[in-house]
Amino acid sequence: MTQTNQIVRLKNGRRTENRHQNETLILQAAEKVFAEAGFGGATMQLIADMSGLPKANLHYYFATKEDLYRRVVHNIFEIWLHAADVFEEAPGPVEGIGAYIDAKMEISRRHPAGSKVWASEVMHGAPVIQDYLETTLREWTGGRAALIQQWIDEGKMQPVNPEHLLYMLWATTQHYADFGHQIETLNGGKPLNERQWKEAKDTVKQIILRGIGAI
Amino acid sequence: MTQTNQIVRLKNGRRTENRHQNETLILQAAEKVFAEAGFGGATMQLIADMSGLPKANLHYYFATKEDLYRRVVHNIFEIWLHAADVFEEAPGPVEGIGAYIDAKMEISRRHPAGSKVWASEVMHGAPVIQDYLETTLREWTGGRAALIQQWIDEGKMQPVNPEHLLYMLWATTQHYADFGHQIETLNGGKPLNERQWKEAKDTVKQIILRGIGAI
DNA sequence: CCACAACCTGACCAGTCGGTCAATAAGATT
DNA sequence: AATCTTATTGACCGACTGGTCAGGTTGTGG
Repeated sequence: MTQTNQIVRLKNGRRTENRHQNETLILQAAEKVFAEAGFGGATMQLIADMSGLPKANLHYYFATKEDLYRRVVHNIFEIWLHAADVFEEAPGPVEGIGAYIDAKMEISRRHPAGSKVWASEVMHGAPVIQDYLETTLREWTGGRAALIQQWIDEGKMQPVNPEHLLYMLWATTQHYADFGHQIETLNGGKPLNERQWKEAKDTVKQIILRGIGAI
Repeated sequence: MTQTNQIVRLKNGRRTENRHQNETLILQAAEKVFAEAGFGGATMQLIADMSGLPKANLHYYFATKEDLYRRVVHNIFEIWLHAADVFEEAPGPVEGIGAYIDAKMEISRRHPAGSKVWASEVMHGAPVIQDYLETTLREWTGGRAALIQQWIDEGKMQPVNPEHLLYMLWATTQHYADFGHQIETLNGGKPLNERQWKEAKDTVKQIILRGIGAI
């Protein structure tokens, strides 16, 4: 697969490079627009303007608005999944959950638009990613819940419902992306600075890790 | 004011009663549609159909779509504010924060559409409620943060950043409304039952109250 | 250098949107 | 009963939407 791609890229380099570049450009613009306006409020013209390409060109790369949206949501989902690998390797909740909180907070900081698109999609009943929820996410959740239960059984933390703990982790970390505007307003209209982000991370980790009796 | 309203209602009872009834009907339908489709995705026709009134009638009671939306958001905001009165009267964090979590979880359960509309509004940069955020919510947050700081000073809980604690409370409780669909899917496609809601509440309260060293 | 395929885009279209309005009905006031 | 205000609604409109397409451009392989 990688080899095939490389061969193709060698054979007609300009073409594939340009295609990849344009797709990325469109996807980045789309993510922003979908996050700011929602699927219904977003327009192809707006995405076109933001990416600096004519609207018809968007339809050359992505057949429909929904196709484009689907790709945006899919990309986010991938980022989220891989960001949680820290969980498996950890010897216990302090390292595992601690690192997971750090990772998710970092995503909220660096990728707020993606988080908003995901939130919006789920809030509207997950019309295009329902299958992901029922397969990949369900498996992922089950696996992590089992690991948490194992930590409980090993006496590494107090007994708590693993699912609801996971929901707390998602809710708390994603809140800094999804409700970033509200937090910014309450912070005097200014985005959290380096020190405040660290304090946010530390507060969340402290409360949760102490809350589950891991520290 | 109340007297005036009563006099008016006495004078032309049918009129005001019918007006009030229709407005409520429209607002309820609008809340649902805005929650399910977002502001951009919602249509006046959809709201009209759901409320059983012709579209032109909606525009008789609410001049524009934005006016209607503004009223919906405003109503939600009022509910949220009053739901937090328990905070003030409490002698300490266990009662205050515990009751606040209970109240907010109950709102998430009984009023999920409202929570979603609020979330959507904030995620899109709060175009119509920015003034609320800057005035009422900022004051509210400042007051509660001061109260939490007082509890810390009195040794009733461990020192934590009060603002970030409040964000955690909002995030965690509202998650059960805003991401209700995701939770439902992970719960085998079924809404949380009575027992599961109680477990959710208890888990959240336990982790947070132990996390801040109040129990 | 030629032929072919991939790429680009201005102009266009049918459908839908929020909103208007004139005509009519119904309740309140005298 | 007459008059006036408020409420109701089908029909309509300009603006804008997602999407199409013909015709031109550009890169690529032979």
